Amino acid sequence: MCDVEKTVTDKAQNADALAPEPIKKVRKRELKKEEIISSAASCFMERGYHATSIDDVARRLGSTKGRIYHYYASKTDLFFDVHRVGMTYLFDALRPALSTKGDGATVLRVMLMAHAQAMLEYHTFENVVAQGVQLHRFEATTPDQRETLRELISSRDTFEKHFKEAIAAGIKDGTLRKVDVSVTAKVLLGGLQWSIFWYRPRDNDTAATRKRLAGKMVDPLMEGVVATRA
Amino acid sequence: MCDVEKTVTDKAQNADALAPEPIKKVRKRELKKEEIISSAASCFMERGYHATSIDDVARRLGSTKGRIYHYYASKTDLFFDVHRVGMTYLFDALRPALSTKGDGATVLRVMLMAHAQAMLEYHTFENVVAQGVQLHRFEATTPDQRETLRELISSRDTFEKHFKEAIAAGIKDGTLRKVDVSVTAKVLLGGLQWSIFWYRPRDNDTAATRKRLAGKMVDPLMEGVVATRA
DNA sequence: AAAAAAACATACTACTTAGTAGGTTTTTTA
DNA sequence: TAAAAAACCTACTAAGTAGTATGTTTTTTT
Repeated sequence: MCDVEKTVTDKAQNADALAPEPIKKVRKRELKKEEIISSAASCFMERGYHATSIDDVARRLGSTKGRIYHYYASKTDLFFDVHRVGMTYLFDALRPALSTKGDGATVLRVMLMAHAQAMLEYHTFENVVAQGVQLHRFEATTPDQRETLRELISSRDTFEKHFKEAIAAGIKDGTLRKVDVSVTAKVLLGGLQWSIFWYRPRDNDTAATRKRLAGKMVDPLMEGVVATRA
Repeated sequence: MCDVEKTVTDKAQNADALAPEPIKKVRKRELKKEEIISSAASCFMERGYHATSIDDVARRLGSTKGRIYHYYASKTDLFFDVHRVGMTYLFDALRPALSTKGDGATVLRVMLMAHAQAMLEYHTFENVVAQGVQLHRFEATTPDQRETLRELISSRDTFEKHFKEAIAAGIKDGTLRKVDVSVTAKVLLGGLQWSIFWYRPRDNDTAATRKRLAGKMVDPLMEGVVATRA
């Protein structure tokens, strides 16, 4: 990520006539990195970050270590990129939900549904993101890595903040019960995110089946399990 | 665990006059093992199973590897014992709740409260238990280890089953909504168990503070977040 | 008190693995 | 088309780690 952006900046500063060329080049490099990221995500999910060797990732790519170290300086940097992509998926899924029109309860429901579906669809990456939470005390050696780690943590905080705000808004407009905002946000998100432990996609899984499952997950969180005594 | 039980059995077969003696001896050995288990749990929680070396565990004990390998044949066996203790804590906490008198909703609430409090109190061990879920494809080499792994997985399934049954009973007696039993069980438990990622005990934490926090966690799960439109 | 066993510590081995150095092939640029 | 850069591969190093073999001290048994 950092390399890519720097390359773009440098070329932009030169401001040559050839604008599309370097972009195309950068995009090509990005695609190559995405292959590596994808393989790494699968390996990290299956065996865990520490149990996965760079050789494992390379083997899955059908190549050798050399290819990976051509694009990434360290295993840590590769993990960070997997994590970053995972968070990007979550934010991309949440964004439309955030601009939903309606009362607090409606907005929160749409947000939870979007998040649940994203967790299922990108469960490989989100599994790795969860590992990143545990690897809080990461062996981030270089200043660059420490900065990246800070960004990742900040990114997760921002994500959670959206849900806290939605819950607070719902309480304010009276469409949500007066729950503890912070704890409830963690519990709701936890309920959905725990799916990384039990959800494994089936061959016949589609967006529709994931949406149905997401509905079954979100329903008890929104409505509760207690029957309303009318 | 296996060693201990076998020792007991052997002595019992001898059926000597001295019954209390070997029991005392076994208990002493158990206490020593518990020290190791406790250190291992802390290390596994902080850095993760794979990132933790046996030397790390020994260092925390103020000893060397020799001590650990005197009691455990392998790192895997040590992990299994930590996991087993973690599950024991959960079952011990849940047992009284299971025999609660009352309708389905009441029983489920008591169960969730008990589980939430146990998750908070033994969060170190439960963190390791969660790692065990991920390490599903464990490098269980010996037949003995494979058997133990099977038991651990079975143990987790049994635990979840109790909640599924409670939910089903609540639906049957009309005190719970007609939710998807299986998915709801996973979501509710996930909401509580996700606390391993965010809960860290404070110095002034007591059983009372944990109970209050557990209440804030269980409330939105039982009652939902949506305000009832009377 | 002598013998036996338990509870360790020390020092070592065999193996894995992150990262590197340098070479080779392919692609791009000039 | 020649040169330069990008995209790899191969072979290696240094460091860490699970597990073992053996010795030593402490405790328990007889």
